[in-house]
Amino acid sequence: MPAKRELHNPKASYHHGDLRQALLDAGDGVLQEQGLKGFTLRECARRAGVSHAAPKHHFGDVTGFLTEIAALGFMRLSAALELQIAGATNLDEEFIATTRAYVDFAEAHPEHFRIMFRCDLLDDQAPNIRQAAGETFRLLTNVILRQRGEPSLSASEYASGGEVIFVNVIHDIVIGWSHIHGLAHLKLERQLTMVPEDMHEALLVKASRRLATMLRQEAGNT
Amino acid sequence: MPAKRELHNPKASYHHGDLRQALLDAGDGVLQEQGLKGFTLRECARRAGVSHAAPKHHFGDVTGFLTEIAALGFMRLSAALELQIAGATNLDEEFIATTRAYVDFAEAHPEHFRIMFRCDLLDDQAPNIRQAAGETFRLLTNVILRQRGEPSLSASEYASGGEVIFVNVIHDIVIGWSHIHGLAHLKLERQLTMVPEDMHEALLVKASRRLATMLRQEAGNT
DNA sequence: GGATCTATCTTGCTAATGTCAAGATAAGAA
DNA sequence: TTCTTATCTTGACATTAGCAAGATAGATCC
Repeated sequence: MPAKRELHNPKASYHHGDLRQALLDAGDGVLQEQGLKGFTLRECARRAGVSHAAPKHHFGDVTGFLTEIAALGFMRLSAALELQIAGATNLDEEFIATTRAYVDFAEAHPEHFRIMFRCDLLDDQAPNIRQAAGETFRLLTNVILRQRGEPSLSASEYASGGEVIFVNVIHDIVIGWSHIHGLAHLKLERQLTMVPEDMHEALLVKASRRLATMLRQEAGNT
Repeated sequence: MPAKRELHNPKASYHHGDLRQALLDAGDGVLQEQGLKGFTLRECARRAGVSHAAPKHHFGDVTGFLTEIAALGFMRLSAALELQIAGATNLDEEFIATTRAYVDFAEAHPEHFRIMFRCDLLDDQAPNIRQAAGETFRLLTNVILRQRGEPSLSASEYASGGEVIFVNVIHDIVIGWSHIHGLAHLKLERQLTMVPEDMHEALLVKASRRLATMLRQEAGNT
């Protein structure tokens, strides 16, 4: 809630108080209700009760706005992943729960998910989204590392010198993330319709368990 | 080439001859040069040398146009996959080449690839795109089936009763496609930047070989 | 307290878009 | 030839992003 003003009759107040957050909330609502098609700066401004050019001062242009929305999406995804990871009691369960959390996030926030992975719509070099996406990737990396029996990386370890570990396991990390992300994306974009909807959960479990089993095995030659 | 008219001076001819194809070609060009942002019906009409409302008669609205573009994308992807599959001489090579073809397609035609998997922009129930996407999926399915030593499905077998086979192997099919698609999508959307660009090819080979090895193994319990 | 500064927000404008409706043109059928 | 139909144009409307110039008010300094 804005600390200063809740409503905004045309003459309620010139200065909103927390317009930035109000616009982000409005953007969330528009995305959920109308999707990316209905998502316009002007519509968000209308919902926040301000004039059409007000967002400019806070986000620059639509790219800046979407970048912010996407960064928030990564933070939420990280939170969802952390929750599921923390609740797992064995390696199989952890990998399956991670996959499920990722897939569920895509289903629950389809438009956010799409925006998060549309680098042509974003300024994907902006510090906030790089940081947020990096944290998501760190969580997923740690899931894979644990499958392999290797120590997890703290945020600072990851930020500083994770590459040292990466070179030996990067292919497994990529296998794991590709599996999780590919499944989520294909499901979201309705490419798995040959499988009845009520079998999707079982499919996710079976596929993820099989992959986790593989990740725990040593890679063969080369 | 339009059979009837090549140019379109303002008074060249009222009836274009093959405007539908000319618009699709124009759309291809716009997507390649300016991306989805610059892709507008009016711009495509300009390139084809017709008035701004001409596309309506052929595609209805922008959704219909994009659906057509996406269907063509699936056909091209299928062609690229078939080419690589035909050239492979062993199972490892076939799976790796399939992955590479899919990833290369996404890199070579990023905007087409994005549109193909944006069901919110398309009429994904239209027969032409369903057929085209189905053929791509059939090719990928067969790649997996061969890894498992099972017979491939012809187009007619796939169309009629592929489900009979699916129930036993669907999880491996989904694992395979998720791997290929996830890798392509993450790479396209610049989520693999922690890996130096010149290592991407080696990464693709190593990851795909590892996955193919797994696909050839019998799944364990459950 | 009062003057000034600066961030914030509004108003008004331009160029562009998708879509619609009505009309013009041509190609083929009758 | 005349009628019919598919194809394309013209003109209009509502909407958008982005810019520029101005209005407002909170903060800072004297």
